[in-house]
Amino acid sequence: MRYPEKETAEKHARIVEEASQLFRERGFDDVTVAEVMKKAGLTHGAFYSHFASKEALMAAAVAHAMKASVRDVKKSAATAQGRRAYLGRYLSTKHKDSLATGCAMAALSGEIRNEPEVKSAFTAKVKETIEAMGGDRGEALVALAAMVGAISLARAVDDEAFSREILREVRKKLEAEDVV
Amino acid sequence: MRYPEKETAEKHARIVEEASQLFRERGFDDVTVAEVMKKAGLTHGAFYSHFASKEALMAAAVAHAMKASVRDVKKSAATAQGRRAYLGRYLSTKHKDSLATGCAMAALSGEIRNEPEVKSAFTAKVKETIEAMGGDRGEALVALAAMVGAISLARAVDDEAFSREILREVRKKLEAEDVV
DNA sequence: TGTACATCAGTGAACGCGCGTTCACTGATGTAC
DNA sequence: TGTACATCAGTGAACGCGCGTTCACTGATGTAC
Repeated sequence: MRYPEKETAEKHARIVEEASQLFRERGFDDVTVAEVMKKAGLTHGAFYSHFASKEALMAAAVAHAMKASVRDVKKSAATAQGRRAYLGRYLSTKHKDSLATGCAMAALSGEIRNEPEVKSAFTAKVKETIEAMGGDRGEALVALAAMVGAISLARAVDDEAFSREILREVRKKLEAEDVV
Repeated sequence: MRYPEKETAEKHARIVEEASQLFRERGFDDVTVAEVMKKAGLTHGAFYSHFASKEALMAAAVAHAMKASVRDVKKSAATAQGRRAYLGRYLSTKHKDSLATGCAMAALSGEIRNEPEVKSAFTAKVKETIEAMGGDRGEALVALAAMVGAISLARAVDDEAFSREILREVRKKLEAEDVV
């Protein structure tokens, strides 16, 4: 049956949101279209009324996940205080343990291989993030690389103390550099 | 038929080597057992005479790939000259474009999720790398995070100039810090 | 040293399963008159 | 405003395919005597 336009748009948004969480949590390959649709409260057959393919969903999910992140960076980057707080949040054990809702760059950079749509969505958002960070562009790039690397390693490691050590050392270093 | 012990050991090593390259290049999920065996010059049925499961191969491949890397770090870390050269090699476009033979931490950190064997092999090798880097432990952790993050981002991005910019800035920064 | 036989890496067909995707069908919505 | 009908998101069964894994079988090797 036909559904009200508003409901359809809401369902579409729900699919993207659930997908962005599942993909960040378990990677593109381990998450099935059926699972995303179930979480969004629909059956898998309806998927192709919303997206042309799984790859299209991947691109939309990446863009969606990173949109929120860019917004957050932009809001925090204005003051030294804000930057310090953002750093603390990013390099926290809480963030490390929140894959589904955490930084998409850290969760998905290794998953992006030969899907042009996904890669291009990812690239655009990394650039937006760097610009949102403001300040010296070189310093921003270095900080971002260190942050993404730290969270990636901290997550891949099965020793909690070591994991915390990685986060702590990178946080200490980046805090020391944002001197006023 | 039965085969000479020496040949069997060589085949085993070949399987691990091919797997370590394929996994780094395309991730665990996209590479099939049959493909690895074919590259090693065997049929897929023989796989289970060498490994209990694909997961066991993943763990062996991670350990193998990182063994060479740890050796390289250890050799380079002794002198300021060696460290500088290593940095240049690691943060090069050549390394960025050599997924199959490049750093396993950068290629696979995002792929490691809930396989205990794999995670534990990975963790052991990250620790060995940090120790092989020598010098101040905190500085080593920060440098490793920045290097892994830089290569990961540089690879995920579809803009070559931007990609090179990331590598260049991180190299510049880390070189400036290893002052004598 | 020779002989008989158990071992076991390797082959290739087959199994079972889950995936992305397709399809015939449904029926309330939104539009044309 | 009321009526007739085309639209299209959603359902759930089905399709085709490729995967990890199993299995009966092979036959040179290595061992026991």
